[in-house]
Amino acid sequence: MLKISKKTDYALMALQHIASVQTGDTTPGRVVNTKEIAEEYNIPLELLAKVLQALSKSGMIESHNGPKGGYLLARSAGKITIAQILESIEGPLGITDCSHEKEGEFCMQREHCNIRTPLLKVQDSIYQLLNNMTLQDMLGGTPLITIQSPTAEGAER
Amino acid sequence: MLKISKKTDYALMALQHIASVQTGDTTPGRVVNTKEIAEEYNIPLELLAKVLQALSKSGMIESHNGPKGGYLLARSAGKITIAQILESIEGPLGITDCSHEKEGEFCMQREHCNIRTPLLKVQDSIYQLLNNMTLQDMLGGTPLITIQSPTAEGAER
DNA sequence: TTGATCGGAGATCATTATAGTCTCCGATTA
DNA sequence: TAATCGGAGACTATAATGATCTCCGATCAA
Repeated sequence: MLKISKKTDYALMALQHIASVQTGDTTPGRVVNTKEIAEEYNIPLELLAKVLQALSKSGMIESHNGPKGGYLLARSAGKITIAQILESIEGPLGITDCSHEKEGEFCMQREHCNIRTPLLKVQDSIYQLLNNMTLQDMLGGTPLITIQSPTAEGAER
Repeated sequence: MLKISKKTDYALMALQHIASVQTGDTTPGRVVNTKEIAEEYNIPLELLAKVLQALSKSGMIESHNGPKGGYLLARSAGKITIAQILESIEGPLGITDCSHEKEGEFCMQREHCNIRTPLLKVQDSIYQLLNNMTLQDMLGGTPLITIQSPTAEGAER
């Protein structure tokens, strides 16, 4: 069903929260710790910790140890795309198994596979979609999801 | 990773095959049986059988029993969308758990959830994408994936 | 009219992915 | 120097997926 995982959900919520704290009027620039987010959104603390660690590893947020420690966005919300968040948690996006097939790896169907090429195009389109929407777009009630001329793009390839 | 299941892969391959047989020069209108497809694409026979049964149930193909039996497209390839195929096999498309939440069902995060609305919009866009591409588009090497003005659509809602 | 060939349907099992938990470590700072 | 934070690994439970097996009813041709 093309579902994204709970961990990704949690990542999106957490980033959204961090971003809104950081850009908010009340306490701009404040670091946010795992516990705060976990309690606010009813997320299992230790699972959320894993998620935030992954986001930190991929350079999306920066961590600060010790008391009064926590996380900050590593760059502005407008420069963090949904695709990047997704890939940080779930690995490279691929709608089919052979999306990231390495040399020498072939699925049993490969020889007569008649759907690989079209599926990869679908995948590209989805990727474009997710890569053109940023964390910034998710803040507030702003209208979002603008795709860079996907019709033209899709047709010419 | 937004991956589609193997069963869906099989469904796409099978439909592609049936469609190409039916519209092909050699034996147009010929029924295609499960075994033929399974052997051609190295798909486990009985699993493919399940898949084809599901497609038949959802009215995408029609079945013919008995010797010389098999399947035929129930309507033209241009009227079968990728979204329809996907939903026949995997159920309604939903990128997040709360996509199809019934009245009274709420996820633990719902109360303060800050990502539901934007995610539903992403989902809509993906759905549009899949619903504007047909089995016909997957045949031959035709360029494909044209989305109906998603930019305008996304902005106005 | 009967038997081989089809699809239809249910139960079952193995494997994998996901979700969640537990424990210990090192860094930081009041 | 002790409490508070993140970092990291192992671990368990549950659900989804992929695949297999068995039996049934419909059909058609010999």
